Amino acid sequence: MSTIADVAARAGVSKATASRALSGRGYVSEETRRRVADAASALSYVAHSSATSLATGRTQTVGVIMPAVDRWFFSELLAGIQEALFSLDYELALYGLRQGTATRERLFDTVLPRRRFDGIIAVGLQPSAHELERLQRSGLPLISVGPYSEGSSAVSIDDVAAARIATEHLIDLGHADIAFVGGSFDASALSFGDARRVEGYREALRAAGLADSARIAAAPPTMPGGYDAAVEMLGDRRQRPTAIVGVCDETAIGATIAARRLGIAVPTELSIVGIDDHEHAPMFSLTTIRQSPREQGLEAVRLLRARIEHPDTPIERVVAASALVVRNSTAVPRP
Amino acid sequence: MSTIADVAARAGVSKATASRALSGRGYVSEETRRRVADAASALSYVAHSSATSLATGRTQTVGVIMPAVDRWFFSELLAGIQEALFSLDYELALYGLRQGTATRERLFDTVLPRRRFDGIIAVGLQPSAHELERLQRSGLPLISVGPYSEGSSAVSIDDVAAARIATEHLIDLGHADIAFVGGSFDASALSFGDARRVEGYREALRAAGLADSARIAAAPPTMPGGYDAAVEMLGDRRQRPTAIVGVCDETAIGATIAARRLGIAVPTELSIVGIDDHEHAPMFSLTTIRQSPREQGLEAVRLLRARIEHPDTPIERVVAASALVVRNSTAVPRP
DNA sequence: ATCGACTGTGGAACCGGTTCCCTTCTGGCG
DNA sequence: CGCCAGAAGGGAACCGGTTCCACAGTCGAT
Repeated sequence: MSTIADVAARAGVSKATASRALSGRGYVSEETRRRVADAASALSYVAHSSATSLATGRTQTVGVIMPAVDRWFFSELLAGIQEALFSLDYELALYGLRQGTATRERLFDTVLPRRRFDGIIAVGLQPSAHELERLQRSGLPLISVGPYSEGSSAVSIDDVAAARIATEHLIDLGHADIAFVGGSFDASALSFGDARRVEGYREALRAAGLADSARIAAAPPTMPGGYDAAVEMLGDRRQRPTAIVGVCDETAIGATIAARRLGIAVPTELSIVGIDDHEHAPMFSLTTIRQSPREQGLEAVRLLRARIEHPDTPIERVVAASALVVRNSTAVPRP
Repeated sequence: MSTIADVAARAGVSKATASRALSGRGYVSEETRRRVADAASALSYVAHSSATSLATGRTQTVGVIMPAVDRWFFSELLAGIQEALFSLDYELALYGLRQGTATRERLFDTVLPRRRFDGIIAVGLQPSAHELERLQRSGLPLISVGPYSEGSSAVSIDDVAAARIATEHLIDLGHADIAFVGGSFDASALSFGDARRVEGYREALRAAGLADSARIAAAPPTMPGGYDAAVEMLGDRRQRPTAIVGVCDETAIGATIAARRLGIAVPTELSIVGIDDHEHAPMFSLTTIRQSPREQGLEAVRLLRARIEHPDTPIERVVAASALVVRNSTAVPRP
């Protein structure tokens, strides 16, 4: 592996000049620049990243912290972030944050201060006071993705609005008995965003004077979760709602499958609406609220980059658009 | 941010001693070690990673190359890799390899030679000659995950065997008209592993003297892909097979949903078997061949670590076990 | 002709660690 | 008592880049 000294020697110049020629900073004659470039490619020289980082103080690396990587929203988001970073020639250092304080602690106390990154994208993070202090102290530009953010730029959808719009769509169709699937017995177990979706559902009902009819079934935000909860809820024909709002599409799809199993026709006997516009939503003709995690990933990188290059960029909160996509899982209720 | 010089000064020793005290290498008295440790924690000193890398030549980072991050197999695998690396205190640098030679080229020509990692885990990669040469030249320990590997340690399942076992299960039940969903018109478009699954299917039929009844429907390895292909295949009642092997569970689940839509009872009228044991398989009572991508991730890290620490560790190919999991989507065919 | 501004280049310091090598000191053994 | 091994620690080189500063040469303006 060749070093810049080798390149300089081969081109007959000093290290300083070679460095300037390759980086394009400072005065170098065209002739010299060419010679250095030739030497570099002849030796297939590539700068050693640690040396560059040490000298410049920039790592060209972004740390990405995620609670999980194997759920649709997160993996889509990650794909977007990855793509954007790669095209800007930034490296992506990934940290999963499976529950458990031990990993969290190590991450915040020893990994972050190693000065390995130029910035951080934190997804769905609700940092403790201690963690927040650590983040501040590191002085790194931070972008939050998801509803929680404190003193940092952020990108998210408006979860309250998404759920409200979904619920209003059903109300507009004439439904009065609308259940929500994907709440939780234990509110603290709910992710921040999911909790806000419950709120949006309640808001819509309240505005329509239907507050008393609110029904929330606990379920994890997964397809099996939605399936199980729906089977239970739809089992009793007397108690059956005419419409269901799923906390996310996966839940809504689970409910759709449950309905089919139970012989309940969607949308004639039961309307179902989800939130996310998951890649499987079209297959189930699911009416839903579209959000694009991939786009949010691109946006997060855009914000981060601005703050890395101009640290005094003002804090900004980007609320991604969410639109109602009407497919064929919702209809006027049967009289 | 404090440096080791600060720590040394505070402890009243030289940089050299401070370094030895913190790393535990070389002779340092217990008394001195304590003083240095105290100074370090008082200053909340954490070593600068670029400086350490430059000095030691080790980056404590592993590069992970994946064709996609938003498919079940890959994201599960990634989760496993991430977990294992974090617990060994390695960083994980992620590279997506969305099709397109431009990104590939840049990855192999300029990112790899930057000497940013101590090792590489390449998933589902079928490197070109040029790329292979680049990989060799980098001299980095390499672990392949997936069926392709050349001169590197690897972990994978035996895709041929998995498909063979799945098909044999149907044959044993008495099926003679078994279709395969998830092949491709264009064999080169198929991933290496998927191509081998087609092979396993053919092998089983051949062994049972059913080679002539082979039927392969092209479909992308996704739930909608399986759904569409199955709708087409099952539409014509005359041509309907009695059993289906899906190239993966997602495909098989898509087929299951299609069958339900068409009013075909599973398993009484149609048996379906998948490969993977996807997290949704239990929900559909899908009989399948289990493989655990997460485990494969852990295993890959184990292999890589061995090669990083002992570069002369012999090359090893680990074939992860795959077991038939019988649920309720397969049965004896109706007479 | 003189001055200043600008171009082009090299030497050396620097980033923050690790490690080689040398010196000093201590204690055990012949 | 002398010698030697091993413990303890410091100085300096080194990893591979970038950048500050000094210096020389060119050129246009005064």
